[in-house]
This record gives sequence, C-alpha cells and structure tokens, in this order.
Amino acid sequence: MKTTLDSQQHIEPAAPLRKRTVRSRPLATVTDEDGNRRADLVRVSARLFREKGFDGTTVRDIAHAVGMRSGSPFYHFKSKQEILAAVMEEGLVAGLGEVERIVASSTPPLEKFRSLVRAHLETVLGEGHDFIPVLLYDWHALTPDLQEQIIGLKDRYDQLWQKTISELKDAGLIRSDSKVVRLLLLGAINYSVQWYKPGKGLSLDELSEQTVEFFLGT
Amino acid sequence: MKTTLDSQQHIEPAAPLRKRTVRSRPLATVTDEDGNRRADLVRVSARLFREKGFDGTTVRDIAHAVGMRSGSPFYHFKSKQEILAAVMEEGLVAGLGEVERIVASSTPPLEKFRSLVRAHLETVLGEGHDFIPVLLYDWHALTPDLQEQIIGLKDRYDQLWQKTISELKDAGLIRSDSKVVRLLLLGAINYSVQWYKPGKGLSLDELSEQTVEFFLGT
DNA sequence: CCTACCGATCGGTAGG
DNA sequence: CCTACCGATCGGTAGG
Repeated sequence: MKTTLDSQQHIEPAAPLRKRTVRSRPLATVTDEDGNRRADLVRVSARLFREKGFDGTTVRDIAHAVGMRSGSPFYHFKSKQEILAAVMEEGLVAGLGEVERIVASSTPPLEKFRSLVRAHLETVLGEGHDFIPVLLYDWHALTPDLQEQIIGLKDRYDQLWQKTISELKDAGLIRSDSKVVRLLLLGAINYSVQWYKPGKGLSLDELSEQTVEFFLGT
Repeated sequence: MKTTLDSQQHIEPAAPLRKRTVRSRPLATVTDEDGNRRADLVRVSARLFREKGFDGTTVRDIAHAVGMRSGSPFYHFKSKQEILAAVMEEGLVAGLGEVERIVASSTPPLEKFRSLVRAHLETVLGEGHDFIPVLLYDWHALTPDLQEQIIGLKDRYDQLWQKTISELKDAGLIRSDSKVVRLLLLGAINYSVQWYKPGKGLSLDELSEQTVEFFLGT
C-alpha cells in the first residue's frame, strides 16, 4: 500500500522577501519582458552546468538561480535534458556566426586561421563563455534524439574549420592530412578547458599566438 | 515521526542460479584467491565508469558486475569515490611504469618522443585501457582530498613528458615554449578519446605516425 | 508560474 | 560478504 509520509516531504519554505501578488523580477536582465524567462534559464543553466556538470546540477538549483520554485522550469522545458540541449544550441549558434564571418572574410588563409584560433579560444576559455564548454563536457549526457537535433550545427562548425585548414595546406603551410590536423588541433584547444586558468600564466592573446606558432611550426 | 514504508523498499531478489552455502565465484579471473576481489571491483569499475561515467554508474552496477550484492563493495572501499580513486591510481601506476622505461632508454630524443606518443595513444584509446580515460573524464568527480592523493603520480607523468619535449627543443626539433607544447600536445592526444573509433579510419599505429609528423612539422 | 506532491533511485550502514 | 534497511535527493507532474 502506498502511504504518504509527511516527514519525507520537504515543503519548500515561502520565498523570503517576496510579496504574494506582485512577484519581483529576478535580478539578472534589466529589460526582460516575459519572453526572456526561458533565456534566463538557459543562461543560468550554462553557468551551473559548467561549474558543477550536468549531473551535479539539479533542476532546483537552476530554478532557484532565476528566482523560480523547483517545478517551474518544466513550464518552459519538457525535461532537464532539453535545457541542456538549449544551452548547447545557443553556444553553437553564437560560435557559428563568428566563425562564418571569419571564414567569409577576404583575408589570406593564415590570417583566417589566426582569427579562428583566437575566436575558438575565446569561446572555450573566455569569461562568461559557458555554452561550448558544456557542449564539450556533457555531450554524452544528451539522449540520442537530442544529439541528432544539434549535430548538424556541430558539423557545420567543423566544416568551416576543415575548409580553412585545407586552404592552409594548399598554401603549403602544413603538410599532414588536413582531417587529422583538424581533429588534433581542435582537440588541443578544446582540452585547454582542463588546464587553463584565467589570470594565471598566459593571456588568451598570448596563448593564441603560441598555439598558431606551434602548430604551423614557425 | 519516521515511518517505515514497506512499499518503498526494494527487496533484492535472491540471486538466481546460486546455491546458498557454496557461493560460486564470479566469472572474471581464472585464478583468484580472495585478495583479487578488490582488484576485480577496480577493473570492472574502470570499464563501467568509462562506458557510463562516474555519475551514470551505480554501486549496484559495480557489485552485480562482479557477482556481489549491492552493499558489498563497501566492505572493500569506504565510498564510491574511493573506487574511482583506485581506478585512477591503477591507471597512473601502469602508465608511469611504461613512460619511465621509455624515457630511461638510451635512444635519441626523437625516438623517445615517438614511443611516448604511441604509448600514450594506447593508454588512452587501446582496447581494455579504461583507467586513464576515466581519469581524464571524471577527474572533477573526485573530492579534493582524493585528488591530492593522486596528483603526485599525475605530476610525475607530466614531468617525464616535459623532459622529453625539452630534449626535443634542445635538439632543434621544435621552437615553441616547451611547456605550452606539452599542454597542447597531451591535450590533443587526450581529446582523441572523444572522436577516435577503434576499427574505423586510422589504426593506432597510423594515428601515432601522423601525430608525430604533424607536431614536428615534417 | 506555484503548491504539493509522488515514484524511483541511490549511497551507505548495522548486524550477522 | 549478505540481509535488510534508511535517509536523502531528484526529475517530474496534476491542478490551479
């Protein structure tokens, strides 16, 4: 028989400093007309997922971080996984925009490459850039159907890099197979998430320079 | 008041095909005299952690994989975290042995480097090599005190690489700062865990060759 | 979006 | 090492 245990239930305490009728807006955005609640959730989730991992972050953490109660994020998202997917998608869309701009510019391959490396380092290590690190770190936590929904954007990102690296090869600046180069190169940069500490050692500009120098063997 | 809910309890079913008195040994090891139960747990945990992540693996999964009941791993380890630490430690000790042998050998720097790259690729991508991938992937899941217990081995591993890379620089084979080179290089190889599929594309020997070729710019 | 829950799972333990 | 649990947490939902 099912029984309801009161001691088992954790009644959420009434939110402090908050009127019943006029509910104060969460602090984050300055001009947020209703629609941005979803955006707030995504942005805050990105930060939490990056800091504590997907499994280490609870829906309650996310809710409270934007001033909601524990069940309310499910009004905006069908599941915790869909929040994760939204975080990754936002990161990819932003990243793609920048990479597309760089690749489309009429500069020599070497300059494009420099810009790509610098941009990718910013995307992965820059202050407040939590979206792509979450993608890199918690990709496995997504269900296959949500992975599929995102993988198209990921592929486009990779293809733009591939194109630039091929140009580098045509220009005689690298000799190895350009697909292997892409994988090793992006891997090296992506992995920097594990060791780079902002404010300690190299700046992002310096790291970018050294990275290009090393990979091009100059 | 605390109440005991019977419907809440999941009584584990009696293990099938198993006598009460003479408990059959788990399948894994051929010659396992008691002491190896702990080793069995570590080996099986490495595989499960690699496949499903630390958070995605339950102590019950581990127990059942070696033919124990859910609570029994805690006879061998104080916590799930300590199992994780044991996995990482075993991986590092094995890896260190190999790397130390290579670095101590009397071969030219370039040959040492080739051997290190090949050995590290094996450690990270090789069949049945689950320990170091777990270290790379779930390092953050360790509590700080357990991280401290292991970080010494990790540092020795890095120092041996650093030494070899410095020799490479002295020999004029690379130009960049050797610490940055070490970080980018190991990062590129470590990240291959994310994209390399055994049996598809390059073999480990081929990948090793291409990696050395690319990083040394030949 | 909140209230008030539920069902399930999970790490861990006492006692043998 | 098993039996038999507990305490806590967590994703998610119905109804307003």
